Amino acid sequence: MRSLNLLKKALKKENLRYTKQRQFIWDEICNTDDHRDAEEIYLTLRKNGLSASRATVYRTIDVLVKNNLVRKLEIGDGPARYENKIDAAHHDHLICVKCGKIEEFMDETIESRQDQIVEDLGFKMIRHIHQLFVLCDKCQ
Amino acid sequence: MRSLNLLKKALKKENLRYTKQRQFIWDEICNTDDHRDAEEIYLTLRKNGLSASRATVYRTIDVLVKNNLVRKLEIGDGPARYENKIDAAHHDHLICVKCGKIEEFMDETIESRQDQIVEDLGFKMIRHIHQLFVLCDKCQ
DNA sequence: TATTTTATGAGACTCATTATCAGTATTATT
DNA sequence: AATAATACTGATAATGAGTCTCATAAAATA
Repeated sequence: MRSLNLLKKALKKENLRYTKQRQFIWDEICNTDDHRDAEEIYLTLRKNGLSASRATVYRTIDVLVKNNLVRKLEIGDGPARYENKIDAAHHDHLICVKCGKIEEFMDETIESRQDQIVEDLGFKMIRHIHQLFVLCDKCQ
Repeated sequence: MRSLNLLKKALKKENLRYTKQRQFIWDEICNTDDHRDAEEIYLTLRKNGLSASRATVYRTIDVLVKNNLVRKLEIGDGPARYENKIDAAHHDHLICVKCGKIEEFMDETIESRQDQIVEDLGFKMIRHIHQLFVLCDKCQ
């Protein structure tokens, strides 16, 4: 299984042990393409009888984010949301300010101009956040 | 004074009273082009013997943001930062992940493509966040 | 000036997240 | 396999940014 190898590889790289809790959490994040917060992931695990504490959920997600297996979405207020990066091409997000729905977008031109801006200043890009807060079609 | 009229106008629009605390806070935000957090603004006021409580700082900033006099910068973790919008053309931000320095950028092409994306989906743009997290020249 | 309305400040509270630490599981060593 | 060394987990305490509450103060109105 692809996601299992990725997890083990990341843990090895970080000199961390492979444990069932970490597997549960990674599996759960891979199960959907949703953008869920830590609490939702934690509660889903509990509901399915797969136990992992809140603390372990947060700790594991940190490792996954650091190793590029999971993307952390920081939306203004409220908890951070997470999405797996398996098979997912890079994209940014549209967020409806009314219903909270999250859609994805990707624009090559924006991407390359971003890179150019950073390069021109002699900086080095680490990551970027590009969020369009909108009223979606249904909320207008 | 320009900033005074703007404050009074905003307060009137919101049916709020003009008070010295609100003036202090607005003046303090206009004093620099920095990107400061609420605590920094609060402490600077105290240091200058102009009293306004933390609660009032937060409450006043909310009004200023709502009325487009101040921009709220939500950077992943850590407190939100604020900048006045007096004489400031629209821009987005480059943030050094190491030293925290914040620079500004603006790109017409990015702006218009953003708008296009939202329009094509039949959504309505409310606001956007575009932050480039970098290592600045000095931190590399 | 008296009355009504709104604002302020001190501190309690919330919520997401992080830290602590005793107990447990895993890995390495003998 | 037994033991020692190390890392992991979960319960809960602590943290930090921001919000809420409510008694008092200030401003608007009568």
